[in-house]
Amino acid sequence: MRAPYGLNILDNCLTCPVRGEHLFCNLSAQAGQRLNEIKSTAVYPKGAMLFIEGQQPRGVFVLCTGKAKLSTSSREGKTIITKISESGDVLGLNAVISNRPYEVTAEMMEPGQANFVPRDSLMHLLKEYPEVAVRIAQQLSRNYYTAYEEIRTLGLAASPSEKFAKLLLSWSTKSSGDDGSSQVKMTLTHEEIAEIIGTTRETVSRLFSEFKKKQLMQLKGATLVIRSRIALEKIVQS
Amino acid sequence: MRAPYGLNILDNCLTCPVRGEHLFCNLSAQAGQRLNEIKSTAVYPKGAMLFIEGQQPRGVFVLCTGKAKLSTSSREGKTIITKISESGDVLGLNAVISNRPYEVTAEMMEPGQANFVPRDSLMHLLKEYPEVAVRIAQQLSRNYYTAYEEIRTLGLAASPSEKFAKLLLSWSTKSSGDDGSSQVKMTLTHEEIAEIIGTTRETVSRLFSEFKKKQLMQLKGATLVIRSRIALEKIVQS
DNA sequence: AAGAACTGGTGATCCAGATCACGCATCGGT
DNA sequence: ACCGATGCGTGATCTGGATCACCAGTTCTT
Repeated sequence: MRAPYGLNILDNCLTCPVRGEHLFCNLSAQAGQRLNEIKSTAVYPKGAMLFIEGQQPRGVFVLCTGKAKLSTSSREGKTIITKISESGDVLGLNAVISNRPYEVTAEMMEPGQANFVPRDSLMHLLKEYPEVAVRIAQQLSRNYYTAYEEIRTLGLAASPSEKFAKLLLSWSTKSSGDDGSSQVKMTLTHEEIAEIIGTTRETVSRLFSEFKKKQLMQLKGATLVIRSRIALEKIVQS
Repeated sequence: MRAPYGLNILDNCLTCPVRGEHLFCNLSAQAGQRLNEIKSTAVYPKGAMLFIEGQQPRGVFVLCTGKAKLSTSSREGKTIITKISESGDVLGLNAVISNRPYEVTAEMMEPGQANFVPRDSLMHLLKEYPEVAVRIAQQLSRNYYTAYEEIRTLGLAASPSEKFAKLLLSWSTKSSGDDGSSQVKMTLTHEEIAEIIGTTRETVSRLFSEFKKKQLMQLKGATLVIRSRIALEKIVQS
């Protein structure tokens, strides 16, 4: 891997970027200090694999900048994307805690930086500092809820349209706030969207046309304009 | 609720029934002692709801005897069963730890007994005894893996046949050991199986006929005889 | 004992979405 | 400027499984 990729290396991106809601935020001075000693920072190019499904867990990654997609594949090559991770997310925690193989593959979707905490060190830390253990438990249960949402989507949603609407809504919530419409930068290909909602590329293509025609959304370059959240919610209705 | 249901109340079913692999097994004397003080035991009839999807988390339940089915429903009434819990399983842990509503409904499928640990007490316990926090983290990550398996099944499995075969295999592994065939007691209705693999009752019915015809399985009363795990695995292939 | 309320089997029909098969942009490298 | 890779849009076809509609056992009620 080549080095810079036009990024500055942040000296410590464990410090809480947003509102201190991350796994390793607001720890006691001691625990924070120890964490700083055991972590290491690296920069990854687009397409880099942080870890691959089935590998023994080496440690956890805390995303500082860039996005990563988490995916699983079946033997026949069908792939589902289970999550698009963003800055602040902790990757590989489940595998590390239960010492089972990584259950997903984590691939950088754009160049970015991440902290790495080796498994052994983390396990030590967590046995030494109860606060860390509690924090990790909470993070795990949050992960679980995300997974559960996924199960609900895959298991209960009837049609691709429904799942697509749900996806659009999940995007717009992040950057909403105003009247009824909101804007999101679209960075995913139709193929990838298909892998998220469990359908085919062609169907996603048709869904885009359909939703545009129905005035539910609109595309300005790479910017997705969501017209009416209410109408989308009516489609979801699950 | 009426009282006995023809069951004897076991005085303490937190002690490890199988090989001490449960959440609260092999704790230190102190932690175990405290746990015993805060837990309470109750007997439930068939059909009893331990908790319902959406309720605020009151605490966790540890199943002692009997089975419980965990399910979620969509607004339109479609239901999926995400897990059949058995003796030793801990229910409601995720909701309690993250203090979010129960994400599933837990219903007793047969009369049984369970220990209840109130949320506050558990949270105290876990902050007081690091070992408990670690244990809980591990349990949570195990839950996560189960959920992930579910996602894989729902998202990657192509056909109902595939999912059905997968389900049969998961049943037979529990009670296998011999050459190629194994026996399981069938306690689920076709309807319930349909809700597990995400299809309709009719399709399950047809799957049974189909698999019987293909000599993959056989039904002797309520006992399911699985003929050839290998053949089933070939159907699954994911 | 006579319903009522579940459960399970099986045909007939229908349609959403997977699959196949193109053509056309756009981008990135050499 | 060229060529290959990659991403997108759209028609034509095919099919697996949902849906509907019965009937027939079974087991709860009362």
